[in-house]
Parts: sequence; C-alpha cells; structure tokens
Amino acid sequence: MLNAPHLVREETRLRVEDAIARIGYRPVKAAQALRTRRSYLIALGMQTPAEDRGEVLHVFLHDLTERSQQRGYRILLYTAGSDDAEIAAYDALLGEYDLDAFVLTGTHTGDRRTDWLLRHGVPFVTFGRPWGSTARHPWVDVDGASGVRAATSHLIGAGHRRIGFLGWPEGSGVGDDRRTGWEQACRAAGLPVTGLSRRMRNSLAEGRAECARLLDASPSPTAFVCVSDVIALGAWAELTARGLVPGTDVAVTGFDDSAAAAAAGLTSIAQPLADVAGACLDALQKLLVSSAGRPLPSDGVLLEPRLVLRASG
Amino acid sequence: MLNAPHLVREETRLRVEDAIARIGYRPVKAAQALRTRRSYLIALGMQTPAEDRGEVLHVFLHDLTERSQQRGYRILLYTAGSDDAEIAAYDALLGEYDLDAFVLTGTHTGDRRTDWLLRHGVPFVTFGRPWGSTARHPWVDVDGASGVRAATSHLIGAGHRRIGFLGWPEGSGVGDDRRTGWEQACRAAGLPVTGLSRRMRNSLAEGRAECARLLDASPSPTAFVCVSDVIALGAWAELTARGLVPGTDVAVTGFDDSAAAAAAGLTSIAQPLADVAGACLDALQKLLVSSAGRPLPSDGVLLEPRLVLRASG
DNA sequence: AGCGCTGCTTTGAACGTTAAAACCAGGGTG
DNA sequence: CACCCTGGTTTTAACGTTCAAAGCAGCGCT
Repeated sequence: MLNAPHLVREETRLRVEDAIARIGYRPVKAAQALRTRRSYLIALGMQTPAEDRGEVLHVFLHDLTERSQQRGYRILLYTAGSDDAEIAAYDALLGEYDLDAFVLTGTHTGDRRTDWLLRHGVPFVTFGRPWGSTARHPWVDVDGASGVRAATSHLIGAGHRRIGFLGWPEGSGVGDDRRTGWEQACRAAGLPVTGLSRRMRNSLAEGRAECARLLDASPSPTAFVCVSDVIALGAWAELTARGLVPGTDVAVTGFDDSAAAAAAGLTSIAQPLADVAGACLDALQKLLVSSAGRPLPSDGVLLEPRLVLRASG
Repeated sequence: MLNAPHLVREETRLRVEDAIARIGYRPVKAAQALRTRRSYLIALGMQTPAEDRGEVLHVFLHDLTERSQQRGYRILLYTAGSDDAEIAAYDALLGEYDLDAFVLTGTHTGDRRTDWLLRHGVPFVTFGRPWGSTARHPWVDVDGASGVRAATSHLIGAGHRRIGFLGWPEGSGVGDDRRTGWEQACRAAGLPVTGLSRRMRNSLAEGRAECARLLDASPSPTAFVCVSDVIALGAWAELTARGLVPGTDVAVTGFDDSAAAAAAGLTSIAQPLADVAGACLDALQKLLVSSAGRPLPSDGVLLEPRLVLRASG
C-alpha cells in the first residue's frame, strides 16, 4: 500500500495518510534495508588528506551529502590509504551494510579499484575520468583543459604574447589534461609554447623556483598559467619578491579557486562541485533503476569549470 | 552464542568459529540494528564550508572515520546550515536510522543544538567546549590558550620584547581563548600588552592591514602572534611588502598548521586532530555503555596542541 | 443459484539477527 | 526413585518492513 498507492481506494489512502501524519510514522530504515536489501546508503572513501586537495574534496563532500539527502540517500564514510586497502574496505562494507553504491574520488592511471567493483557488479561512479584505463563505468569530471584554455585565452585577449605554464610531472592525468588546455589556446593564437612550460611537484616552493627560472630566460613570459593554486601562489611570491605586481606587471592564474586564492586575489578556475555531486547521483540513480546492474550505461559527464577573474590576471 | 561465547563448551565454540571462517559469515548490520536498536552509526554534521575552517574539519573528519572504523563504528553524514536546520536534521535522522550518537563541531555561544539533544536524551559529544553555556555534556577541545602561550613564550625566549596579537572579534569563544594565551605569556614575562592587540575578521586582507597599523605605531612590535594562519599569512604579506624577512627581521606565528602555513614556512600551532577524534569516541563509548544515557559523565577533555616551528619564528 | 470475474483489502511469510525460553542429559540429593 | 540442580544446546519469538497470496465483496453471466 505504502509503496503502491495507486491500487487502493482514494478514501482508504487518505485515511492511511492521515494516520501517518497524526502519529508521525516514519519507516525504520533498518527494517526496510533488511527486507529490500537496499539501504539508501552511498559509501564514500576519504583518502588521507594530502596537501591542498583536501579543500576541493571537503566542499565536494559537503555538496554530495546535501544533494544526497535531498534525494533520500545518505553518505557513509570509510577511509582508505591505498587502492588495495580500499578494496579490502569494499569487501568489509558490502558484507555488513547493504550499500547501494560507491562514489570514488581521485582516479588515477592503473586504478585497481574500478576493476574490482566492475568485476563484483557493485554500482559506482567516479569523480574523475578513468585515466588511461579501458574500464567502462559511469564517471563525472571537470574539463580541466577547457578551464585552462579559457584562462589562457583570457590572458591572450588581455594582450599577453608569451605565456608560461607551471604544471605537474608528466603522467598525472589531471595535470596533463590541464596542460593541453594551455597548449591548445597558445597554438590556436599562434603563440609559442616551447621552453615556456615547466613541470614540478605541487608545492609553493617549487612553484616559486620554476617561476624564477622562466623569468630569467631571455624573452621572459609576461603571464603564468598554473596547474594549481599552490603553484600559482608560489609564482606570486616570486613576482612580489622581484618587486613585480601580479596582475599589472605579470599575470598569474591558478586552479581550484581555493580560499587562499580568493584571499590573495588570485584569478583561478572554480570546479562546479555541486554540479559534480548532482551528476554523480544522477549517474548512480540511472544505474540503480536498471538494477542488478545489467545494461551499464558507462558514459561519462564532463562539466565546465568557471573562470574566476581577480586582480592577478 | 555469538554474543556470549563464555557460556558454551570449548568444542562447540571452535566448531562454530571454524564454520564462520569457512563460509565467511558476516553479520548483516541491518538485521542487527533492527533487533538491537543499535546501528553502530555515528552521525556527523557538515556545516557549510566557510573560509579556512574546512581544512581542519576535513582532516578531523578523516581521522574520525578512521578511528571509528577501528572500533566498529561508521560515520554517517548530514548537512546543516544553521542550528535550527541541524535540529530538524536530528529529528529526521533519529526517526529513520537508529543512530548511536552524534558528533557536533563548531560549538558557539547560545548553541541551541546541545540543549535539544540533551533534552531528547540523545548521546553526543562536541568537538569544542560549551562556550558560555551551562549545558553539561561531554566535550573534547584543544587548549588554544596553551598553544598560543607556548608560541608566545617561544618568541620571548628568542629575545622578542614587544609582541603584537592579531585576533578575531570579541565574543568568539575560540578567539578570546587564544588571545588570553598571548596575554598570559606576556604578562608573566613582564611584557606590555596594551595597544599591541587588534581584532579583525578572518581574512588575509584584514590581517595585512592590521599588521601594517601596528608596524606604524611608535615602538613597533618585533613579532606577531596571530589567531589563525590566514591572518598570519596576511601579516606575512605586509612584512615582505615592506622588505622585511619573516623570521629574521620580524617573527610571525599562526594557528592550525594549515597546508598554506607549511608551504610558506610559517610557524604555527597544530591541533592533535587524531587525538581529538579518539577522545570523542572514548567519550561516546563511555556514554553508550551506561546506556539509556542516565548518569551523564558530562566532563570534558582538553588536549594540548603542538607548536610547529618553521622559518617564520 | 452458482460461477467466475474484478477491484480492493487483509493476512502471513520472510528478511537475518538476538535474547529469552524451553529442553535435555547427567549427577547429586532427600 | 523421584526430584531438582547445573552446564550446555536447541527452539522460538520478535524487531519493522515488504510482497505475494489469500480473502471478500459486489456484479454480471449462464
């Protein structure tokens, strides 16, 4: 009756609904879960908080919980240090709770987690493309290349003709993706790219050092597009140390629109995290209605980031 | 049998345990929850991510999930914009899931949440003291005053005689607490405090501006103790803008040991978040064994933060 | 009148666990 | 020898749902 209100008489339905409202009846989830083998719980793994990634993840987590509870789902947390630890966690979780789905973050090349879940028929989405993997599963990601392209084009529009790129080491899918955005925009405008790009780990110090190296080159760049806010802030530090004013003398842009970027006045690229969360849930619900996980839609969603213009560029 | 292994014969016990291992039996939590009215679920509210607080909260959340799952508990998330929204969320959650307990963060003066939970007999701990409230409930907090006192004493030991304090507006329990640490350390060493303290919102820009104001005073401070990393970074920016090198010319310290502080080389005060998480769970378990929540231990735990020395002071 | 519809409504079993109650040998006691 | 312990094992009911199956009108048909 409660789950098929159409095949009952109007009057009875109203009578029941009235009673429900009067005594404040709420179905006990545990009993529902026991009977239906569905828990309306979505599990999300917290990777060990490293560097600046925490901030993005934190607001993603917030948006995801908010959106889930609007749709009647809840987020259950677990921790996972490594891929293998996470796989062990899946096993434990699936045995004890009857989780409806998993949301994975931080996909990377050679990701063992997706294969495992696929093989065991567990519904899941990833926030992040299946980098260099043939595994077909639903995913949601933000178009980093497009964001960086937009930032670069903006700088070109502002008159810059030599634009440097401070990026991450080769092999990180996200980093390479963002880098191509810069390269494409420069190429499209007929601007040089050779010798203008450096690769480094994600730290303020390295950002600063590599920025210095490019500034010391013969025709030095008049703008720096950076793969992350931390590196951009490093470049920023180098500029101010040389008495250059970011934004007027030399432009800098970052990525992720972190609190630090906002505080410093750094132009950055914001990920639409609430939309990512929404898209993840859409994908999951599509998976769950075609239950037993058979047809596997397997397509991904690529969302556009937003360029946030500030004083620095 | 499973829950009272002592009143069964050795041989039978082994036989059962062997069978459990052989077929990989795992109790289904939903059924346990249904029968025992306990879910081994702890709910935690995610407040809307503001400013820099997100980082601390994120690693707290990580540590809490890790520690909980070691003890057989899981963390369930919900969002809450305001106190009242959160109270509404309690109601909804308690009706549907049989949550074992709540962990609250961000306690503040006039906190309506604790009263509600107390009144409804729901077990909970807060990360944060009951600021200016008579409500008696278990809490865990970090001794901000002590941390700032340590930082200040360290600066005094390094020879500083005029130490400024950049703090938050009056009325914020946390901010006032940290401020007293600075005042105590100065007083104890016979150093001046009047005219050396400023209050501001938690932003880089304001930190910078107020730092400038103190630097322009007649005998200007040779060190700045700051209530947060953001404000400290603001002060840092002002110093470098004036050609002063933080740490050698003028010292600066922050609070929270954020990624930004580490990157910049800013001396800061780290909260022992893993210990906080552990203490929260200790408090909860104590509450839960004395079930029906009767005796109410109601005492708090105050943990010592750790001074992280870096180049800036 | 008896039969089989149709359209609702009521009943009952099942989900996997726990906790209490019932059971059952064997041994000591009156 | 009937009795009651005692230490251990097996049965059973219950938790709150859902879903299928059974029940039961009332109606039209033969």
